[in-house]
Amino acid sequence: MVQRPRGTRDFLPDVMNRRLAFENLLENRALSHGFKRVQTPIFETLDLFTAKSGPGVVKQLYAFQDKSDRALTLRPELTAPVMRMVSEEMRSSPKPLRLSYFGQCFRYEESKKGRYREFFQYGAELIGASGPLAEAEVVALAIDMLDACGLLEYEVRIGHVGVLRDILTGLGLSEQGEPEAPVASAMRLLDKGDWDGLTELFAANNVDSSATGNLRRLSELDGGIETLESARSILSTMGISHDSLDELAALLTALESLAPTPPSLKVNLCVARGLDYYTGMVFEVNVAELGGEGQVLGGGSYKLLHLFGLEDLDPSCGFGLGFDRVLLALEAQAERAGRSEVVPGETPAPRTLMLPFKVDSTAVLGIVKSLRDEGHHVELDLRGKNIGKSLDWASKNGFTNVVIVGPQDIESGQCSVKNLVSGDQNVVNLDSGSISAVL
RNA sequence: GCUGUGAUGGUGUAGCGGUUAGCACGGUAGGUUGUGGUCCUGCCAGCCCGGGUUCAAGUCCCGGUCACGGCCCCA
Repeated sequence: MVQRPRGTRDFLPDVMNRRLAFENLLENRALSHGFKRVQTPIFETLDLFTAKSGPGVVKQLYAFQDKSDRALTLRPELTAPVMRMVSEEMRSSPKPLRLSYFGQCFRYEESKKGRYREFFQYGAELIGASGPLAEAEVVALAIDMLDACGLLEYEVRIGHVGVLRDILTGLGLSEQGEPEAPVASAMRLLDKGDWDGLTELFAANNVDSSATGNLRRLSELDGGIETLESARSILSTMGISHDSLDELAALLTALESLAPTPPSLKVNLCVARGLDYYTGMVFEVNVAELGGEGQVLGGGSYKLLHLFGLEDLDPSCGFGLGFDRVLLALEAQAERAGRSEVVPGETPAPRTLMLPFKVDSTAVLGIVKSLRDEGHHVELDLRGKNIGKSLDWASKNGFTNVVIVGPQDIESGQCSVKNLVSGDQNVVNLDSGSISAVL
């Protein structure tokens, strides 16, 4: 038996219906915030991603040579391709750009629930504007999307890598180094809360270990915008600038007006996002019930366009939304709540079966076309069974109405329109207008 | 990269060395030549793959594949 490759999925009609509803919902929110959809190729040259993330990423890529020995790869994410597209084709477009995208990405890693080798990302990038207001616009779109799809109990964590970076370089840690800069190592350890690891790192780099106390107090701040006051006093005792905190405060204030209030929003100055190209605000969203793979969205302000000779547009701000994971969370929450509709608006439109019975089907084809043109969802019966079986079949297959046209109907110029949900039946003239009126 | 659990028709399952591999749902054809969701009958369809142990393997052993978990990672 031929099987699907590991980590890939087929989407059957019912699932696809839900995914389309979800995508449309996200698309509508993006448009309402002025973000316009773009699309880039499924594969790109390999160096696009090694330039962004270093040579180490290759082992996680579906990389290959084409027939002319070009080094290519299936895309593992969409931010770099969009940046490439902007540098290649949108240099002279008026800025700022608000772009959104949706598509599959590929990573060669172990597949699990919520983690596939082919997965789908919806994202948005705001290019050519920076600062707290631009960041607030991006975060507001992210929260608006999650709110619109009905997700519950998610936690938004917002931080600013500038704070930690200022502290760590102030302590004398270097931003250069192989295989990983000490500053980056320290941020990763702080993100994980690995204090032993951090103490070791400080010792290895001759950093005064007393700094860990202040870092710990900083990491233990728990709450929203009000925790910034405590953060300020900690930074003051360390002699670190308040600039990053001021930016964060402005962003959070703007966000309160721009976005729906999320179930939980926490300032977390240790969010590092595992990425060294983030330069300012960073944020991520987690859903606890997904367990280990619970991050459903992540983004922030980053510098990437300098890689394409567009340093004047840095930094940009954006986020990626894990389409599959949000859907999993919505499905879990819908099941827990006993709700049949998982994605708002996924319930399909009513469907009608045109059932010619012992008559030549060609007599009703024109009516089928007219009903479709009027916007009804109509299927022509192709089985040719008796009425009992046909109604049974129609009912099992989710039709709401059946138009029955038999020999007597043709003679009298009428037909029966039966509603399968209520059982009501109407005899109307055999024309699309009359039928349409009772559907 | 490390590690744990599992795999029987399309779906959900029973079988725990010898059975024509059972059941339910499903699909399909009828019972019913103009009225469904009930009922009855026939049919369709399965032991993940490859080795091994054994007189005999769905069942035991080894390897692979796939799925689901826990670490690592997550651009």
